[in-house]
Amino acid sequence: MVKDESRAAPTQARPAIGRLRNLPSWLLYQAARRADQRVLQALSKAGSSRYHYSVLAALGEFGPTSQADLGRRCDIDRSDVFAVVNELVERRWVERTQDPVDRRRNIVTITPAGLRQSLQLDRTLEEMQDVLLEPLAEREREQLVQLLTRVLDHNS
Amino acid sequence: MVKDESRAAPTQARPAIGRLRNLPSWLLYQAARRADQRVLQALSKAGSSRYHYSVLAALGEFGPTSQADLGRRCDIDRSDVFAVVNELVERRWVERTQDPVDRRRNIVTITPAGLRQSLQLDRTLEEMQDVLLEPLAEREREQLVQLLTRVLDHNS
DNA sequence: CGAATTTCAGTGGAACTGAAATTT
DNA sequence: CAAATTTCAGTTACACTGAAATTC
Repeated sequence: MVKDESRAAPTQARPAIGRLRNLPSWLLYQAARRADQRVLQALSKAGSSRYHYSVLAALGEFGPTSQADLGRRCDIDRSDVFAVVNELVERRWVERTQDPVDRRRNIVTITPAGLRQSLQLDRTLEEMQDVLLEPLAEREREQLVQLLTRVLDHNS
Repeated sequence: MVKDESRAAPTQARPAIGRLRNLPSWLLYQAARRADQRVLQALSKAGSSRYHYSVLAALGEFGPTSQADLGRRCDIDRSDVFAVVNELVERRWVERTQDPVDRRRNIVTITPAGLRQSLQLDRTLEEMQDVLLEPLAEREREQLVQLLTRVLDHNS
């Protein structure tokens, strides 16, 4: 034998399983896992979660709206929207008021402090993208965004 | 007012929050989420989990090895490897024996039935990639794999 | 009536943590 | 002694489910 590979393969720092590393779904899964670690760390330093970020971003972009609508826009489950709005209210980043014309609904409105937080999270995440995508040239980052967008749209 | 946007923005089928849809980390997260739904559904139809798939693939590629080594190769936590090997033993897809030369270790060996299962999962996932990546041309799929690989390697 | 919305309690799987026991 | 390995009992964030109460 060239090398004793009959038992107990040697330990390796980076796993490199051929079949997996050629599988797009596996690469997506692993890349997203690493990205998530960075995202969640960055957001938690700013005292927020991923849900916080997307709900605040939606409110900033579309203005006051109901919880159900926030759920659809952010693709967050209704009951998670409820919980997240509770947290945002506690932090004074949004206000929740009953809709006078449709009393089933809560209208969620972003506060000035919430807007500041939202912009802060934007900056934090923007910096993070650079770390995440460091090995890619600008042109390649655009390609990646374009490819992911098409995959996402096709599977939504 | 041109349109009444002062309250309760209209419901939309597909969320389209500008800032999020231009954020690579968000696109990764969402694309991976959709891919995961397909992957997990495909695997569960074959009675397996994602962990099953990667552990069996590692054993098929590298031969019998310890649980700790499987964890490193597949990037799975040691305690999850333990649980997954239990499940694979139950299904008779692997065997667990004590290493005679290092009695701390278990040597995990894939069985013929495990090998068959592994190949079956390969085929199932291979078909799934086509559904997942349907809108992309062959050339673009290669680009995506290449870009994701570089991002993954840089963040590992 | 049916449909939409909010609220609440709870489930399930994935990833991880801390620590004990054993062996090298 | 320090380090590696296995085992076990938890925790946490996330996504989701089912159902009640209210209102349209």
